[in-house]
Amino acid sequence: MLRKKVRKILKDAIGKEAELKHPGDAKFGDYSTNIALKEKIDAKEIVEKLKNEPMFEKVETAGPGFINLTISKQALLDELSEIIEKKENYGNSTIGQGKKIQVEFISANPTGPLTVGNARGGPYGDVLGNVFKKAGFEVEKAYYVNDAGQQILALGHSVLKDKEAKYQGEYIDELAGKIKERDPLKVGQLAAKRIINGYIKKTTGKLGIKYDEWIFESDLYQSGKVDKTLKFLEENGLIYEREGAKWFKSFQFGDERDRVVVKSDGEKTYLAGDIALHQYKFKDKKFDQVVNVWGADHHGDVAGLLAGAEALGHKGKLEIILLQFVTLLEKGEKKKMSKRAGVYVLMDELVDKVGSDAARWFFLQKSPETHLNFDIDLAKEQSSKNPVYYVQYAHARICSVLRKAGNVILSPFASLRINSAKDLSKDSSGFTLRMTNLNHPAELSLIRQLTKFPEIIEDTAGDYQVQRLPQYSLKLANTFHKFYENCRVIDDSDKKKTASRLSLAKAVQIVLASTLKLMGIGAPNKM
RNA sequence: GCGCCCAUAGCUCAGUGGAUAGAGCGUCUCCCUGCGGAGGAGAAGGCCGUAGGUUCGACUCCUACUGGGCGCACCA
Repeated sequence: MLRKKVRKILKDAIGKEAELKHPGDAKFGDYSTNIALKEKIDAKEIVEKLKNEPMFEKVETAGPGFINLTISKQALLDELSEIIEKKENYGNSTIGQGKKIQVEFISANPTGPLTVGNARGGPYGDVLGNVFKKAGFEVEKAYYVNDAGQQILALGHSVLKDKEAKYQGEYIDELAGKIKERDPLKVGQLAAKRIINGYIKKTTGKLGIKYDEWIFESDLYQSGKVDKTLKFLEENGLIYEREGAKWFKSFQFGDERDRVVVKSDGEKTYLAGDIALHQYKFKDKKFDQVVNVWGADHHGDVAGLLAGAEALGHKGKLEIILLQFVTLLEKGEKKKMSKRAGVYVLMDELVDKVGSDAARWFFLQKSPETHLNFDIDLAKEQSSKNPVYYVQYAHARICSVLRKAGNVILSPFASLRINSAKDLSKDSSGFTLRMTNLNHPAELSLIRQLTKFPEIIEDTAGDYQVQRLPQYSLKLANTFHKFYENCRVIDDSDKKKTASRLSLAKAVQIVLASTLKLMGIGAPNKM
């Protein structure tokens, strides 16, 4: 990883950690640092120290005290070789230090199929998990099923279509036809099971999401975990009674007020189950870190749960990411999504219409805290207009070139005779990459783009801004297309150049495919 | 009323203290006797919601305001 190497050089020279940025304009070099300003050191002194580093082609001061660094061509080519050697392992990081991390996402109530709104966390959480894995964490993905409480009763009534019915929709009719039971609670429990297995799992499966664990709230109750957790809190003096209810002292952990965990009628609240869930996550499953991805409508519950985790001795290990709401746009008009009013679009329908790749892309591209306007008309007509095809096209184009290169002999660089793209991916160690032929600005900027990939992984594993991935893949595809336009890859009269450019194309294929794989989006060989 | 989130090109959104604010779609003009034109080059389009403040430097941080979304249960 280039950035890491540059950081080390700077630290050895100055004795301080330096922040590195990619300047917006290429003329300012590959990295810039404001360390001279921050540490009040004369920038010229630092430049003097760095001048002879082989890593840099150019080191200069600029503006109000920046130091601009340009990576040498040799260092770029070394990095390129590394990509081809490491293949899909390029960009792997160890910052996770093998820590156990769980990402819990979607966790929509089992009272209906997934809508476009509550499925937003699907692609996001799934990809965040993938990034953690590549960054060196041991990752599990989980869905928490709230199959307890009065919503299940309400679901039962809905299926029975009696006066207390709350939910409506096609799925209710389907369930009504299949469930013979008459007791509302039992009907609700059976219906919830069917909704999870028949609807929700089907949709997450279509989206390519694989959960490691489905945790059922009802199991937490049956196994006594909820009672045990409450008892623990009680023994530690964190529970008191008022007006017949039991309250958890969340205020003393920073919540704006205390919260009820056992109602005056003896029923436990959602929070009681959720605190027990986190005792299970941290104590039983031994996660070092847990990230919960929630809808923004639950932000009022964040403080309560954080307090619960802290009370159990897991302070700082739980993070909650709130995804802002999805608003539907149809024919230019905004529609408020409401399950109860029957105004919603099912995720399943969307995936059927635009495909999993486009659906995932669409959700991933937006940052979590942005209110997502989902344009139904645009989604419907998304075909070649969708940016995801632009990226996939770049990949298919590379594959096409590599296929064609099957007739090109790569020697003198290759001891290996490459007959197909398959050979190239199978064994690239057979030829030495001496890419002295890569001089064209389009070639060099493409290599520069490739070297940013490991930074994307580490940065995203640190700040969860998953939209970096689609952004990056777009930029990389674009840089490749420019290279392709300017530099003919296969040239029978110049085998050296051909070998160099094929290697570069191969590296782009590797990184592009890695990025797409992280996003859970296909990397087609042909389109 | 209190709290959280958002406001950037015609539209959908990137950019989370640095140097001339970016992409896709839409509009307009060019580029195929050569590896995939689902591509490339270029143009037009912005007082980054408003007003203050902090800073050598603010789209970015702070305050107030305006407009929109979401919460404020012994529901989940």
